[in-house]
Amino acid sequence: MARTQGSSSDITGPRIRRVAERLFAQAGFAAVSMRQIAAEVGVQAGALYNYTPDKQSLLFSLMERHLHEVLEGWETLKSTGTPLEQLAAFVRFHIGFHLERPDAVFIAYMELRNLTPENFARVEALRRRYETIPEQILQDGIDAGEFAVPDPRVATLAVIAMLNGVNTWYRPGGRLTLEQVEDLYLDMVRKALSAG
Amino acid sequence: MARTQGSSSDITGPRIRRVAERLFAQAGFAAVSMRQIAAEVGVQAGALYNYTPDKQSLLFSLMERHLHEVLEGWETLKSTGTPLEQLAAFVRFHIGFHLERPDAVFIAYMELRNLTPENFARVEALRRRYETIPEQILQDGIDAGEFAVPDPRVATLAVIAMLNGVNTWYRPGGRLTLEQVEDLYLDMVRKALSAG
DNA sequence: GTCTATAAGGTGATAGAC
DNA sequence: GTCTATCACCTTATAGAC
Repeated sequence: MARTQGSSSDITGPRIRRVAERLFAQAGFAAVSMRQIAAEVGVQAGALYNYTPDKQSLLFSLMERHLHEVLEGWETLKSTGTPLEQLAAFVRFHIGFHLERPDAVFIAYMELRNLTPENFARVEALRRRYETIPEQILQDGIDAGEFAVPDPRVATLAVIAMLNGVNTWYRPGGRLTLEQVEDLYLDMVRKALSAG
Repeated sequence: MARTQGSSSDITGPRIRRVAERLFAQAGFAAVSMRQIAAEVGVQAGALYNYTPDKQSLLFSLMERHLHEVLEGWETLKSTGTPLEQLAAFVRFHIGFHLERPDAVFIAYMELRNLTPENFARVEALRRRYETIPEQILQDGIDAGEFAVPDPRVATLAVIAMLNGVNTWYRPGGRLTLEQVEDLYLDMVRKALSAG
């Protein structure tokens, strides 16, 4: 019963976020003006400030939401099998989830330096929380004798870096299907972590 | 006999490049003004245009030089042993060279979108030339039966992405020496490419 | 080769009408 | 919630003196 007149805030807010995400990813946070965002949304620049206190907060909220979504995505999907099965689930989840959100992923990596120190710290905390997922799987696998790496922390970072690389080259409709890409990377990750 | 009076162009040019490289890496190309660069170099903004026709050319020349240096660096160092030995040499070269030039590496990755299409194509051509180095080593290793990967191109990209990741976390004086890091990554790369 | 001055235009953010 | 108008300032690049 609340709204008697169709408020466009339901639509303008999300539209601003989508447009900003696309433009920030394409040209970079610093290179995109509030006027540009407003123009693509279809409002005047001043109207944006009904939805964000400033440009910096808009960037931060895009990153924060993305990282929360990644964390929640894994929570709802994570398996409970052996370390090797969990590793497989994680590799497939990470590749698939990140390929579905190339702009958000790009921003979360490239625009860290445009965050205030405060916001940077909060984003980094979320990222580290995500990194503990594969790190724990690795550790469990080592404890179970399924994996053998001399430095689990470095191995975790190496695996994540490798998986993130998919976003730089994969395009749907190309030579490989998503499942084939997942298989290829899972194969390399499994071998890299194996006793060899 | 040419210069009778100490020209400062010998010093201002390189200084501009060094300052621009550092500032572009720290804040991003779009966020750094010519005035900022000039101020840190110790000249007025107008003087920069004696050394670069415009800001875009400055960015491009930084990237181009970096990529040429990487290619030349490998040329002078590459070994002629077995594929496994060549892989080891490449992994150590790549990690060491990139850790010595974090700003240039960062820019070469992050500022591609700020290049004109023409300049982008030239940078991409150089990058692809570099990628053929590990790709050829991989292919030789497969032919020799030392490596086994279903997709050499994807494996090459995966290896490069993994190695590039070092730059995001390694800091000299930390827990691990450069050689230890090289050993850790070489170990994972070798296993990832092995017959498993 | 460097300076000062300037052209021409874009920037984030705000005030107040509607 | 969106608009118009505006503030105070910054931007790249150039012209011409020295």
